[in-house]
Amino acid sequence: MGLTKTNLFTDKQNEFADVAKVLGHPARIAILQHLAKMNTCICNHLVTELGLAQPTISQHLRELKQIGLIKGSIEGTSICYCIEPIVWEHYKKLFAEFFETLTPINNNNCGPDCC
Amino acid sequence: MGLTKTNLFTDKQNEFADVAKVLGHPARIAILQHLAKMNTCICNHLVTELGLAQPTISQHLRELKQIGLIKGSIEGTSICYCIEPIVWEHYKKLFAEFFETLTPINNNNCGPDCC
DNA sequence: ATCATTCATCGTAATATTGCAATAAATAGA
DNA sequence: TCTATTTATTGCAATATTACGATGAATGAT
Repeated sequence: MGLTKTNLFTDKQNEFADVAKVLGHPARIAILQHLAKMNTCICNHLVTELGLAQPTISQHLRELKQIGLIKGSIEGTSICYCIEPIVWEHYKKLFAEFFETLTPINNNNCGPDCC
Repeated sequence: MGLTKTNLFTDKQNEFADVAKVLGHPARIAILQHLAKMNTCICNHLVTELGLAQPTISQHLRELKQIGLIKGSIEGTSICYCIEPIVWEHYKKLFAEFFETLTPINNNNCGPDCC
């Protein structure tokens, strides 16, 4: 059906999955890395840098904006995109917690050849 | 086109995105949480627990297996799925590094109303 | 051997994602 | 005003994802 049944899951699970999904494309990772490196950035730079068409980059930027990870402010004819530090920290913690709290105990209580 | 242009990006960017993509579905997050909590788990438990059909769960489990995050061993008629601790640690570091190295400096060098 | 249980796979429908050409909107400069 | 530049939006084609019913494979029990 192509439609995720979000109602079956908790808000936290859905939020985490939404963020992970946005991070689940190499172009968006490359955009974030470029933004962090430059600390000043406009969309057109990304087009020449990444090799994707301008509408495609714009679309990826919109998805990063939707989860609040980046912010754009108008600078003349171009737009300055930056990482939003507070949201960045929030997601950083979210992922750290996720990996921390789920760390497997691995006490091998399920069978001789298991785990 | 629906086809990611992976050739434009580095192996690291693609690997990170692949893992994030697998984590980008609430059902798979719920599965991982359940696996961690139980430390012993079979697929059928997940079906009743999550409310998705058995083939759907099986499909999600396969995706988690594909990135090495979980492992299944046969236990009679059922299968014992567990988190793979080494891979788990690897991805934990991967995400920690990602959020660490990209932490924004935010020196506001792009304009008065920017960032 | 037969049957029940458990999980995987196949096939399929509905929806989402990716990417781009064409176009629109907005601003700066001549 | 007209033009060039930059980014957003629209529309579309190709592919991917999500979900499930039907079926298959494997094991344990009767």
